[in-house]
Amino acid sequence: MVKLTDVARAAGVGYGTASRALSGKGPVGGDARARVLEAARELGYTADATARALRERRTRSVGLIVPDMTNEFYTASAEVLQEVLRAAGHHLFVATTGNHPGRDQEALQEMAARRVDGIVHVPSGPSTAATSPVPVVELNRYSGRNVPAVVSDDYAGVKELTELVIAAGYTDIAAIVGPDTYSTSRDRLAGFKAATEQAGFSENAATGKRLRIVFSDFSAEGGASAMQTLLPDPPQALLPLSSRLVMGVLKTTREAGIRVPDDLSLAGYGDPDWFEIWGPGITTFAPPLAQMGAKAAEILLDLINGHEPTDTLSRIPGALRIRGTLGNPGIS
Amino acid sequence: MVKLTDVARAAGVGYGTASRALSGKGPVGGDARARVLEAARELGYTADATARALRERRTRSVGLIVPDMTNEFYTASAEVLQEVLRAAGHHLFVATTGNHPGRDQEALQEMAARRVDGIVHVPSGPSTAATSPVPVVELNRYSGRNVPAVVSDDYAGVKELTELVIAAGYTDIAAIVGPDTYSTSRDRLAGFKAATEQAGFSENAATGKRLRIVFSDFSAEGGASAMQTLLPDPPQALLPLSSRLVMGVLKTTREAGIRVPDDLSLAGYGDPDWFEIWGPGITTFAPPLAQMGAKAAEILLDLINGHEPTDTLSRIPGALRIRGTLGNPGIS
DNA sequence: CTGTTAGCGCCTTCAT
DNA sequence: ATGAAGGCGCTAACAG
Repeated sequence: MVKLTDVARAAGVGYGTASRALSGKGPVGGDARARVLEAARELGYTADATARALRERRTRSVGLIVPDMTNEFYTASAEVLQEVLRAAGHHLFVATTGNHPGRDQEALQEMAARRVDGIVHVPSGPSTAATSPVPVVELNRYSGRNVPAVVSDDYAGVKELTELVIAAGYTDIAAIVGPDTYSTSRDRLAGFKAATEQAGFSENAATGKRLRIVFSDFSAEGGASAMQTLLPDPPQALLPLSSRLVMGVLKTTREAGIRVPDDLSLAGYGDPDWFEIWGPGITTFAPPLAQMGAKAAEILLDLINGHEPTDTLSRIPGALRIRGTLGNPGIS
Repeated sequence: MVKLTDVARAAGVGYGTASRALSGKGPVGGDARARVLEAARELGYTADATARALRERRTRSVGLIVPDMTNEFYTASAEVLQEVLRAAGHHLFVATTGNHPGRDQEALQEMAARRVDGIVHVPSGPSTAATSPVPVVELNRYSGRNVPAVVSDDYAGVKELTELVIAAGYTDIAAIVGPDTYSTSRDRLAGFKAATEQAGFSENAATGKRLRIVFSDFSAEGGASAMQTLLPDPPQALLPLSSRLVMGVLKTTREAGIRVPDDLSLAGYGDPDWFEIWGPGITTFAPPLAQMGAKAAEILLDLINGHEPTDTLSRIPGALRIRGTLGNPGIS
């Protein structure tokens, strides 16, 4: 591997001069500069980032910790996060936790050991209390630690989505939500409850407006079995509040021969691309994943540059996508 | 940041002793070892990976270069790749190229500058000629460089898939394939051609067995407009040879009111989870993405450990998933 | 403007 | 078994 001294020697200049010429910082004679650049190009020199990191005490890299690289819910944010960071000269270290909370801590430490300049963290669970020596911003979920977080405004979004369902005239509505150890589950559930209760729905059907809530884990399997439990007495309209839950529900309705929306109305959460082409199109609340990624990157860059965090929780509004699965209550 | 000298001082031992105690390499008194470990724990010491990398001339990190983090086709491999690598003590540096070939080179250099121990590369295009100073294995696509590559056996898979379509009795078949700058496009197309030609299909319908091929870029938009061009004279059966192309085709059929499989039979490529629940289920060839990721990781680890590459191109067989979109030619 | 030099934190011989 | 010291490649501060 060719190093700085090689370049300096080839250019016939001193060590430091070569360094200054390459970095552009510090004075250097136009003549010497040219010779150094030439020599560097000739020899195919690229500065050793590990040495530079040691010396400069920064790596120009940031850590990204996500539960799972295959979930569009995370990668859609990660993609633009990566773009913004790259534009600022930072590169990405990625670790996945498989939603196994113990591995959050592990990943955090690993990143710290590698001296990343900052970390974007999608927490796997509730507060993994440890404080990090490098700036952290949480994405998608907030753990309760006192760090900036960027999330979708799920409360507002799901509330609005639920209001849409209610406005369509359904009087027997159920939601499937993830474990309440996740902030996302709690926010979405709160939005659902706010809308239904405000419209006079309650868990005991006394008012004639029935509302049900089924808890499940955040997987397709979870959604499928949650739907199973509803099979004996299905609601008119169902809100599986994550795209994986939607997937699971559709597996079950499919097997059970339940037609959506003819037999069961559906409103979902998230907006993976297939929502648009499934059946009549899935009506859903789409969180602003790209914006969230960009915002998280910007906040982290600020933190890295020494700015103090201004607001610790950014809720970014998403958008309703009204398609066909809500159907028309008419006959029912 | 607490460093080794701090630990040594706190433990009342010398610098080197502390290092040996922590690393477990080299002799150290049981007594001293205990004190060092204790002190390290107490102070929350973690070795500086940048310093260690400089000294040891390896980073225990590997680079992953992919076109796009949001495409299941890459992330499904990446996920298990990451697991295998992690188990071997390596962590992942990720760069995306957006399928923009210039950025492959950029990413390769960046990774080399960071002194990763190895690189897994999903090439954006044809041979980006440069030779890398670190071991590289290509994944999903092969660029033509003389480096080991791990790919799905698309030729065999698509051939088999096409034979299935032919066996169903269709006599007017079309395929939509990506740009032939990609090895994947070429392999899939070759499989399609092999099966059709062997069965007596040709591009001029003289034999009564008609075959058509439409080129497109690898996006949903590409698939949609390719389908548009077929609209005036649709085939009986269509094979969009990538999952994004399938997505695009379905957008167009949906808008045009074409029913699948009643009006048009379909056999796809890839197996994102929604293929199973779309309509009657999408019949498809599923490449072994997880195995490919694992295999790539294993080959890279071998390379890193100094083994010479044994075979330079591993084609791993995938599996047919027979579902409902192929329909029944009967009436047509 | 340029060459020389002192570390960044760690691992690893080399004496002791 | 332990302490001391050199050096990985680089940047920045200093002297010329």
